[in-house]
Amino acid sequence: MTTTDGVRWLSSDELAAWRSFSLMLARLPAALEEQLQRDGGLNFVEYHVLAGLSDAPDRTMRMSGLAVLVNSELSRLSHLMRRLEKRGLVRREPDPGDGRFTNAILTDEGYAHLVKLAPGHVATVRKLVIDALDENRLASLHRCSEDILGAIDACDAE
Amino acid sequence: MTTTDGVRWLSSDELAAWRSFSLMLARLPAALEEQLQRDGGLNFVEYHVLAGLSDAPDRTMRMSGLAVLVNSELSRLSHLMRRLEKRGLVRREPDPGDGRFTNAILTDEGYAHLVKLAPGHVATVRKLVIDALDENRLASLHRCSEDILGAIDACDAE
DNA sequence: CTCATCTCGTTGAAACTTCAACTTCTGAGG
DNA sequence: CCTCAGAAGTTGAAGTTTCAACGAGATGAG
Repeated sequence: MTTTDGVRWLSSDELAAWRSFSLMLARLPAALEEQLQRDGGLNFVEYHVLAGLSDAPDRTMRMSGLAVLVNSELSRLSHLMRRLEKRGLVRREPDPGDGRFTNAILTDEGYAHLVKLAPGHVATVRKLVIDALDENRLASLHRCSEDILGAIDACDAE
Repeated sequence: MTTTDGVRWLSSDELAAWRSFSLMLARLPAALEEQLQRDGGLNFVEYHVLAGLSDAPDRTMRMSGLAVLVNSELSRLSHLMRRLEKRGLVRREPDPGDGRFTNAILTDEGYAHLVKLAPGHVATVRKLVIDALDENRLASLHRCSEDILGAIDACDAE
């Protein structure tokens, strides 16, 4: 299916699917952030930092582990944690056992903030995604996501 | 399916689907931008500005129309266009017929840049999305995207 | 005509992210 | 020991986006 210029351009079905998907890719994160920002003054990454810490033992994680969890670079996380720390939602201290590491810790205040925010966030995720699809399509979306993630990993591995 | 606290939390299937989808939502745009940035020094929005202009009559669109097309605010677009203008890829001039409007115009240089970049971008979209899914799943992804976009619109309309 | 108003677009400041140094700490090899 | 390589984090500067205020052109009512 190579065209004269050697490039496999998209068929009209493929193009329509890509357009729709790509618009959704831009709008859904914006819609989710809008709710988090409005109700809790947090963006998506900040919310997941708090959520990740709340699930961790002692509500504590290393910065580097947290960075992987929220899919973000260490530098960005460091700046972001400084802001959350200034708001009293988290706290940082060097790992007593190994001074190279920094432990990020969710404060009681941060936990309380998360607890206040979580129901609204889940409700938004339901409204915009989970309940917008029937069971089969959600399962299909799940597989699509896995396949795309697989393709990205394969691509990263060259 | 309301739990004791009145919140409909996610089932384990739903949670797994959401986790996977939400990771993809973060990684795919980063992967696409990585290619565009590397090969053409453009981010996703900038690429679509050039692509949108190249499809428009006279390679010209109003700023406000372009903003809707690339799903971005006018202010952001204005800053972005200033940078693209400085690189000679686009040009702006007030609409001769109605001075309230500004026309954004793709220069020959901008068009050439786009032509150079498009094949690689399409190849990446194919590799990461289109060809990573079979025909049925791509169709299903298309419908999922439409449904989610519909839910967002419904939500915006309160 | 002119005033009020509306939309379009720009601007500068603040907020956030990215990038490239740089510091600190540890563990390995001499 | 000593030092050297390497990973973890931080920092400041540069780049980008967001936010709120503003300016300029068109339109319609009086």
